[in-house]
Amino acid sequence: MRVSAKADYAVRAAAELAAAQAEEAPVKGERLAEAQDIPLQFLEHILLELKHHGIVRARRGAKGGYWLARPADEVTVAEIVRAVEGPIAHVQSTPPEAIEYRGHSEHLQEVWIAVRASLRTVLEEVTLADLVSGELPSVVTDLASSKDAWVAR
Amino acid sequence: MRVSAKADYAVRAAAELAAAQAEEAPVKGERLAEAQDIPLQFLEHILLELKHHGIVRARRGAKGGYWLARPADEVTVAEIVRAVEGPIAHVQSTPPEAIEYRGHSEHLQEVWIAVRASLRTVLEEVTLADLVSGELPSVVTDLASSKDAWVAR
DNA sequence: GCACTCCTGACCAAGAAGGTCAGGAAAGTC
DNA sequence: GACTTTCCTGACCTTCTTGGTCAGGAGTGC
Repeated sequence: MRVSAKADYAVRAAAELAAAQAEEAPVKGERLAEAQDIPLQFLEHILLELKHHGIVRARRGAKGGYWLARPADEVTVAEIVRAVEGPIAHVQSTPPEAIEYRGHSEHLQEVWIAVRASLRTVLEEVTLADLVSGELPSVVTDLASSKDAWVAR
Repeated sequence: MRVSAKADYAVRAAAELAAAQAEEAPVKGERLAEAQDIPLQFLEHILLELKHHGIVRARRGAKGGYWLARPADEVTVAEIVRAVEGPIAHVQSTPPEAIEYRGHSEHLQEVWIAVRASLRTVLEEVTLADLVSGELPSVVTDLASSKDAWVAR
């Protein structure tokens, strides 16, 4: 139940692209790497994956760089996480709806389904535009407004 | 953002222990392993971890076995997951409240905080007693009642 | 033709995941 | 006291993932 460096990097780079969308010019990988303090070569691999998933576009050469394939308010964090980490909330590498439990753990399936659903209510809701503007959906602000949410356990 | 085999096994074994709590006698590891189809020797390591975290107790020898250290309605799924997987929803192995973002990803911290909080609303709420009885908290049934929650993306 | 930038695959070290193996140490039974 | 049972513990193992680096190839623009 952790967020990988790759997913974190991917979202951060995408946020930079979202912010640069007004510029009408591609953003170089190097600039993204510096802005977010991400190892350049590693970032290039990540951007390539995002490109393969149709989230980002790119052009080579001088004046080349990366840009979002769609408007920033049409790209969700969930999409980006899935692109680099694969499906969200799989259990033992299988989707929760496909697991069959025996004995007294029968209802565990519903719990994992609920876990996935609750992740989705957050990740599917937040777009890159939200992230850049800071105007996050109420589901996020509600959850993050509790003092309790900010303390470790 | 996945659930490991270990966490899944741990919760399932704990559910069996919860169901056996009425029996007033320890449950052998072998019986747990069979009931939930878990490799016995691997399960023993997991149960040991649960013991070290004060969730389970054990006695050796004939008539020995495992039992819950507390009533089943006082043990949450969150506790068990943490015992075997470590902290929930860490980003790059650091807790979300400790990360410092630069540039246009500043608000990503709130998103990860919300992700963790949303996981907690599910995992902290479900107890082993709920799991065994099938009477899950409304937060779970609400989330899992949507058709959408059961389809992959 | 040349500089620039992305594209791609190979590689790599460390750690985690998912186990297995072998033996030791309590607890109960005869 | 011997013996059986069951947990306890650490060592080990294989495979995969994570988080990168390296080297070169291929478009693009001037």
